[in-house]
Amino acid sequence: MTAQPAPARRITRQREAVRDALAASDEFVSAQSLHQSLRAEGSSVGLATVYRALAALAEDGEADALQSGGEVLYRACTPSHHHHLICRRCGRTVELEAAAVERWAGQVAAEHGFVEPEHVVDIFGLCAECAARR
Amino acid sequence: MTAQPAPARRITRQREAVRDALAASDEFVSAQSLHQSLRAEGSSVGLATVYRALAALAEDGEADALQSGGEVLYRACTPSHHHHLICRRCGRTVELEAAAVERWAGQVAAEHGFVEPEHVVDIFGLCAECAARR
DNA sequence: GCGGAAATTGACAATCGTTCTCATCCGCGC
DNA sequence: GCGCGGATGAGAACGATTGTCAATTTCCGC
Repeated sequence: MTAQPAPARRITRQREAVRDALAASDEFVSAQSLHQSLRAEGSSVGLATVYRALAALAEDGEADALQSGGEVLYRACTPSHHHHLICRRCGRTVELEAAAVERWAGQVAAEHGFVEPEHVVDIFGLCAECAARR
Repeated sequence: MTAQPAPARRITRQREAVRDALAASDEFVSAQSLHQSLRAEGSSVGLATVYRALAALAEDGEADALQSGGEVLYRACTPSHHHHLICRRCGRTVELEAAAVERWAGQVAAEHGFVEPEHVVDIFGLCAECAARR
């Protein structure tokens, strides 16, 4: 296998705190702001640790990550593959299933001789509320 | 209108150099590497200027930008809306048309009450050559 | 062809998100 | 309870990008 030596992940107070904080928000948040939230509610967690915990969650498929405005945002997510519809104003996010898109991506990749296709599919827009508030 | 005072874009040796250098490459490149290429071939262009030129090109729709590995990559592109199929190994890129995906994105956004939808759709994989070279 | 207002440039400092270092701490299997 | 190796945290280090500002260059009308 190409599997790494399996880092053997441990359960610590800090990691649980990060996981909980992430689960408590239903929108994408940055490592920085998550760190501040934790600090604000008394949890003493180092910034570096928040980064490491988020990276670990993303790697384990427990969180989605996306780059926006020069920083990486995270959000707790369902384990199955999916995409997002995100309000670019308030950050509200809807998870999307899109079998048709999956199929299309795989097919297009194959047509051009590409293998091991992965894809990034996200839709940004203004949610109804934010649009009304104009 | 909410239109800005229109900065009135000018044609300069540096901007042309950046545009040419970008057009000379058929894969995504970073501002940093583009700057080095220009320097290597004798063009004296400041790094900040390369950043500004690339940002201007992207804004004018003459270049596509995508974030990868903490940096922003640029590539000259056709003026019409399109997506990409990118080799994650060598960077070779294929531009894709995908009317069906456009329609899907607009429809899904509408279903959830979102307006002004924009979407990011890119496929990463290993091109035939890179896959064979294993 | 000239003059001048305004955009542009470039060298460098400043930001800012993220990663690294390393000594200390602690989860977990025995 | 003991000990190994992963985890933590404070701060330094890093690297991409942006801001600053005086000097330069473009382009407009005349």
